[in-house]
Amino acid sequence: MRTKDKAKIQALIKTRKAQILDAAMLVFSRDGFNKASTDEIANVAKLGKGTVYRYFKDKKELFIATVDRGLDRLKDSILAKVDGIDDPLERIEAGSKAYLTFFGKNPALIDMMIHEQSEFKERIKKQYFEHYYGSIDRMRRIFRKGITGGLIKNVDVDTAISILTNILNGQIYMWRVEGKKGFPEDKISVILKIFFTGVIKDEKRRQKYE
Amino acid sequence: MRTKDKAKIQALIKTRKAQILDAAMLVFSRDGFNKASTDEIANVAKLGKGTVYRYFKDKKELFIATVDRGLDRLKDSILAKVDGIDDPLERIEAGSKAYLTFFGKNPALIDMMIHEQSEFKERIKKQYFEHYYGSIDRMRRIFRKGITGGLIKNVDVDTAISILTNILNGQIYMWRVEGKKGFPEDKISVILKIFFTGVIKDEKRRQKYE
DNA sequence: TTTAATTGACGGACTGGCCAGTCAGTATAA
DNA sequence: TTATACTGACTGGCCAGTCCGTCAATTAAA
Repeated sequence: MRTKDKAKIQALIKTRKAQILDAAMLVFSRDGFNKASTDEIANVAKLGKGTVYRYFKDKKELFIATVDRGLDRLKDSILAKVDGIDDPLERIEAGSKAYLTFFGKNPALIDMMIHEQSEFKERIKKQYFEHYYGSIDRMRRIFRKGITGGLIKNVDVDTAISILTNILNGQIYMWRVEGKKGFPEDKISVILKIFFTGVIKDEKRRQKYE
Repeated sequence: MRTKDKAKIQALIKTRKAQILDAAMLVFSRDGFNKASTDEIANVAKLGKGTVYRYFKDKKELFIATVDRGLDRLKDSILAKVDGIDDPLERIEAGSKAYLTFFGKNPALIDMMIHEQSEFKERIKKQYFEHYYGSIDRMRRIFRKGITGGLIKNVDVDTAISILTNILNGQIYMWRVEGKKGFPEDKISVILKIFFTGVIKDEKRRQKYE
């Protein structure tokens, strides 16, 4: 094999990693980090356990890599749907819908994230907000553009962003708990109606909070 | 001992359970269900491991009891703050604030709930929505009252409730991740401003979503 | 009242099972 | 023949739950 076919070697590594990550996603999302066994992951991947440890240093690294691959796909998927939309409100709408749609198609990632929260507090502490989705800055820009353009109220941008993502995460989580009926994106219109315009109808009362 | 001192026996049971639950809260919230060892819980409680198993069937039952005690206290705490407030909007405001304040004082419960999500999917599936906080019905009534009274828009009540609780849960979670700076209830005014009146400023755009 | 018997709370050493990670040996491809 | 991808039996450590001995408190007997 020598120095010969570097491309082939890279291709093999890629195949094996993908094979293992697919299996890991299945087993980890179902059983959680602790109860999942590397033996089963190896079996599902149709590889020996030693091979798994050839491509991933330990169980923790494998878990993290599994989550990361999911989040990368999420980010790509949203960017693709949002690309080219300039109007802030429309972009928020499209992004939110893409977010829900992605999880509707990839429910295992929901469980992975729940398990990650429970097991890897420290990692999340360091990475979540600035780096996790690699999207915070982009969202800040959208919101600021909306504010300077007079579309959006002059609220604290980070809080507004966190509120929107919390609503979306919560909806995804509830969709999972309730047995994955329908599609999570079905509720997008109610969600955005509330996030964009609030629940209060009465004008006088509304002004008290504006 | 005979039929004599039933009260004393009950008192002992109560003391021991409280002792164990306090220790369990500390250890479980810090280490999660799997990594926490019953040996350490026993040590922290200053009891032998055998004694822990005298009062709780197994590790799982102990964990659940720990969460349940926390949730009962949460419910009591909110009800006390909300009692006597008739106006729906004011009641939502007071309840939301009480919710955040409680977790600000009891951050260990946040971690317990995160670990519970990760470990006991089935329990949550069955209990969360109708029974978990024992509060869903109460909240439904408040929102319906607001709608019939013309204060609140005629949105789907359950979705509106889930959005509000998701926002609050998310804020608590972020407060934890960000290192518990300040108090989680500090952001209550921005949260309610958005939940009550939305983020859109521009009237024309607003009408598109109403 | 004193002493003996009984009860049951308590402790913690022990066991059986599980599993992450290793490593010596095998298969395969160059 | 050689290099390396692969395998899975094995090991060492961990820990939930058990179980029996201990001891303090209570009751019965003397």
